[in-house]
Amino acid sequence: MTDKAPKSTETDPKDFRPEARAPRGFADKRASQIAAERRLITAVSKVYEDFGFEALQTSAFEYADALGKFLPDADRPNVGVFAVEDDADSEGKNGQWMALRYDHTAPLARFAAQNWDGLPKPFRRYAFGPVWRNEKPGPGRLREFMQCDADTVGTDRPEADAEIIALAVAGFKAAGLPAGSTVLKINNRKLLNGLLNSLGVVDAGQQMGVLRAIDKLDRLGLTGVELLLGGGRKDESGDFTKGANLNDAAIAAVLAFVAAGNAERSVVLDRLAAVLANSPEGMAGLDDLSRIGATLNGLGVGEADAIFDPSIVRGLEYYTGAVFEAELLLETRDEKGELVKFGSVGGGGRYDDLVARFTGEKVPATGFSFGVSRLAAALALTEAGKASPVRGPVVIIAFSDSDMGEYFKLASEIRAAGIPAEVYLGRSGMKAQMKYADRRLSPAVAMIGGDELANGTVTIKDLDLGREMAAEISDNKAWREGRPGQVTLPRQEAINHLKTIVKSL
RNA sequence: GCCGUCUUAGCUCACUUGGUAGAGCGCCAGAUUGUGGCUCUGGAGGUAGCUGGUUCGAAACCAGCAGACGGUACCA
Repeated sequence: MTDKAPKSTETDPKDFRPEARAPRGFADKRASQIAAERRLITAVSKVYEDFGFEALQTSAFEYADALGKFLPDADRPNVGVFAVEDDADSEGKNGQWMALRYDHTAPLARFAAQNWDGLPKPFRRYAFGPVWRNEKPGPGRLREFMQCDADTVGTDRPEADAEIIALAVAGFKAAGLPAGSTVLKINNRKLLNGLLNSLGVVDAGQQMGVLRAIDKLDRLGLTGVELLLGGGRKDESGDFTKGANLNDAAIAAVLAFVAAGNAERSVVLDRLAAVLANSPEGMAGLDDLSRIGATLNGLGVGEADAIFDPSIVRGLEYYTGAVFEAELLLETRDEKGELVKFGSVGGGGRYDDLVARFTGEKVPATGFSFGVSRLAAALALTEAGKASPVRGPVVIIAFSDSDMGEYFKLASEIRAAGIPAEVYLGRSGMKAQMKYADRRLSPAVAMIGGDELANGTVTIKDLDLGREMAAEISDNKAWREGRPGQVTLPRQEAINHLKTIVKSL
């Protein structure tokens, strides 16, 4: 391959400099963001455990066939998921495709099917961790994000759905969201399926079209949905979206169905009963819904927290009954003051066929997924959630190479007192070291210079106090020599002083 | 995926219709040999997204590609 030699020095490998950037759709997280997500996960996990769900962690990768219908095919192995082909075997046969999980539900179905005989039933577990989707990223929409799920596998009782809803509501409260900032919207797939079947709309493609149209209600309004149910709709950019091609009577019925929401749960049930009178399947769904309502009443879940909304669709084809969607109502604005719409911060529903894909045995299941990353991002934009910055350690100033041992000894003593501490490990002078501590948002700096060493003392500078005092000093010399917030104390007293500084944070 | 807009320093953006780049902020240093802020002074940092074309000459004009943003579709 000598003809493939580099054409010039610019293609010489040793001159190649990769551009330092995160992959598209992936984001780095700094300490304060990690802390915010951890707080959410801890709070929500606690709620899940209080309700009796046990923790479960499964692998990031699953065999593609276990992930369901989104498995890659030969032509497009990566659409939707991040997939790799496992090593080929010794006979050179193709390896199996594996893909990163795109949610926690499909791995749960696999786990439940694999371990079914040994599990207590119904099996109730929660899981949290990153999931990955290989699709176009956007603001608030990354290709790697955190979810926290709870599911009940092995019961078809609507009460299980109601409990999952109550769990979600309690989870949002535990996450520190003010009352009224989220609402759980509940629907049931059987309602619309029943309605469509009773209207003679039985074509699968047509039914999907109806779901897609209804899903756009919040954005396009009733008139937009009407167009999409019929012939189709042309948007402002001139792009034409094909409609579901229903006849006028069917369109009217679907619109009446969709418009039945926006009222108390019991009122919505009454309205739906009128629309669905001709449909046995619809009435069955309605019965499920009313039992969910009764259980929610028993659990004390109010109308402000959970409502029935026939326009909720959820794209997932695997949902077979109840579906839930958590909508964030908080008004969030970005740094520029622009309104940011976060929309859905969680969702779920009943999927009665997922485990059966593996075992052939019908195992009903229901669950909810909490959108940790998106919720953390939303909270960060609210006053209450303004990321409290992560404070750094006490920084011990390194004056001279020969005394490093003494600095590390002090660091150990401070840590033993329960306070994070570190010795400055760079090679810069004192000024830079102070600046370093300032940037780390350290509560204090500890100094053992020649004077302190001779006297067995430590000098502690309270950086917050110093900052406050600095506001009134404009002369730099006065500021420096005044040493605001600084005291020199015998060693043990100095550590006690650090304790009081840290305690007041 | 489709349509549109955009891409100049780490960030936010300029550069009077083609004559090889500037500001603010940030960063580093000094004023201040053991003191973070303020102020002043200085400095580093750019093959103008990439590739090709037009031109004596391109950040600017044209084409392709990549990326970002907005809309739309899809969304487990």
